[in-house]
Amino acid sequence: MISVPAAEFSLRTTLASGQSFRWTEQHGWWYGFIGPSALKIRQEGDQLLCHAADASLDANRIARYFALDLNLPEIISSINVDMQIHHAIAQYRGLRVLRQDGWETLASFICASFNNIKRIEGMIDRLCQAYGQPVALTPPPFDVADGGPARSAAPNGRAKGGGVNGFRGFSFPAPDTLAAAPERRLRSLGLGYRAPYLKATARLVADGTLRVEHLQRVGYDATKKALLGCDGVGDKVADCVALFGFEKYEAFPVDVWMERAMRYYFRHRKTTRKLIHDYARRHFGPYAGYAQQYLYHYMRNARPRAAA
DNA sequence: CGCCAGGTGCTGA
DNA sequence: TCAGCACATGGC
Repeated sequence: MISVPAAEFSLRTTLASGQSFRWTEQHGWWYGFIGPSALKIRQEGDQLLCHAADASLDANRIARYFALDLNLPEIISSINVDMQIHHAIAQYRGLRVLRQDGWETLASFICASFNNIKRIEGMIDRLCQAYGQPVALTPPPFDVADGGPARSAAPNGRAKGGGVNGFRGFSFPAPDTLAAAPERRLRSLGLGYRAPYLKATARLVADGTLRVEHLQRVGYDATKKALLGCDGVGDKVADCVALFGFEKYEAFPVDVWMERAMRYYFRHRKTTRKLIHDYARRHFGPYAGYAQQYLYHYMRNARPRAAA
């Protein structure tokens, strides 16, 4: 069991805020992956308690994934510049922007376009089952110990859909695997017209045309430009990938929820997504991406009916 | 059933 | 550069 200090942090809010698609909550534990490593984790006060199925997952990597090294109060005070964002922050304090795997984020948000979160999660789950690698979940503490309710053993070995408490341990598919997948098969997993986009982008990554590691080390403009060269990646998806996968905190993805949130600033002026994007980056500054994530979660949850 | 979803690519002005 | 349109699919 690994214990990680986590002040100014809400695990539940962070994992339920729509920036990641592979975490599931069962009986008080969150099951998911950090990079290639499966784990279950829960929060008690200012501590994260974690069981890893993989010895390479240590406290440092966990803290890094959840961005616990960043000074959240400082970030928040920098974006807390108007009443709407103020309400969002007040309600969801502790929300942090994850540092997810770049390739997984890119592939996931190609699937996310013009789609809803429930279906995105299903699509990615099926993608992992079909093309990922099974990950052992059986090191002692993972599925049994303290407080984790051990589920009755699967009836006959690897029952379909088996796993721990409904969590299926399959790694995210590698770029070359998806590049080699038949488009028909990807469509049969429910990807729809995104299937050829995903395949083409996987090819770019697999053959080295898009060097994902490199994007970690260059700035926002260069990252976004490179991402826009991928099939199925436009302004919004590129901003999501830059923000969630490559630590570009000035990125400000604009989707339908952000259009709704930004009516607050534009009143009845006519706007476009590009106008909203440029305005928001100036308005919120270098951590505009954090503001976006607070507003996104706020609009989707705190207001059953946003005024038109 | 009809509307909506973390939009993108293509086309024609 | 920008508006208008097709695109797959399932949740609600």
